Amino acid sequence: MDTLSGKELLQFRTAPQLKGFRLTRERRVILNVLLEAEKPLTAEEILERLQADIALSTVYRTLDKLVRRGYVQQTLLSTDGHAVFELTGKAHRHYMVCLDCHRMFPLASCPIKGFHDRSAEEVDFEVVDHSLVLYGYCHDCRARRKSLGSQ
Amino acid sequence: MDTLSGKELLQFRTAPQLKGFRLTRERRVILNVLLEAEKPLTAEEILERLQADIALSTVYRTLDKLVRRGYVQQTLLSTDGHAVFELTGKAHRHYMVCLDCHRMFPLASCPIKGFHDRSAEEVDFEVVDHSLVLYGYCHDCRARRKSLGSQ
DNA sequence: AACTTGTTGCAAATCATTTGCATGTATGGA
DNA sequence: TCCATACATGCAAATGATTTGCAACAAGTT
Repeated sequence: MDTLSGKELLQFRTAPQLKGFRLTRERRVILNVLLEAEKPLTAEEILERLQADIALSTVYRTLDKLVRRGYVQQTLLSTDGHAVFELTGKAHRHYMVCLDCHRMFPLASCPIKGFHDRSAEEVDFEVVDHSLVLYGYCHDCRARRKSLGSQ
Repeated sequence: MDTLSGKELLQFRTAPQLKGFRLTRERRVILNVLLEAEKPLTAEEILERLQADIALSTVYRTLDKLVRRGYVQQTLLSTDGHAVFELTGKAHRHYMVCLDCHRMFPLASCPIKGFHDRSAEEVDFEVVDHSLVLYGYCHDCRARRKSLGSQ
């Protein structure tokens, strides 16, 4: 169940963003899944990967807290309305999502990195995270559309 | 009800993205609301602004078609899970959303403008739109947090 | 004017996410 | 180490935006 190494546990305990965040068994397992994830996961997918018997509502509540603290990044996909989650700390990625087949293709780099907006300073807004999705058509679907015409 | 000028109607009829898109009375009214909108709207807000009696499901179905054609841009807000829509053609804006109070602050510019990613070329993905939201904490909420501590 | 095919309205269904409440437990202090 | 208490969990029910089935309609075509 709880496969966290001492080092990882320590990381959670000492992360400034997690101050006052109770490290329950459930939360450790969830954090572990996020640590090992190779891509952003939906709450449901996280639940499937847990080897423990945890309520889905607990997964949602935990993710909510982590997102509020900026420890986890949440991305909503307009193609299916699901939210996906990944650790903010991980090298984060953005995706191109095909409007037809809904497949996701990772971007090579983050266009937001190092970006500073005039307005942010003006209104004194502290950005802790961002969500970016590019929408369009993948190679395969464009080929298919070309031969069918659009409906 | 139908306040489209001949010019605007012509625009819809001739837009390449709308080829094969039947211009019904309902769709003209919906497009008109989008044209006149000063900010991204939810489906519900669009319905309220319609002076015609149109089913909410029709609004959704129309928006869906327009999004698929890249004529309308859809943004999902992770703070409340609602989708907002605006014409892709309009000068589009992105927002900073406060994780505490959920207020939206527009960005002065679009960080994606002119951005080209290596991967897009590699996988031959045609980007037609994008969705970007910056999350963080606004001035007011930061001040409030400082005095209360986080829970 | 008739046809064909996509569109609408309505109401019911979906389905991810949220919430109330009674029970359980992590964490700090004695 | 043990307690108290505030915060977490599980369960099941509620929510609420979005989707869908289906029969009646209508846009664009021939």
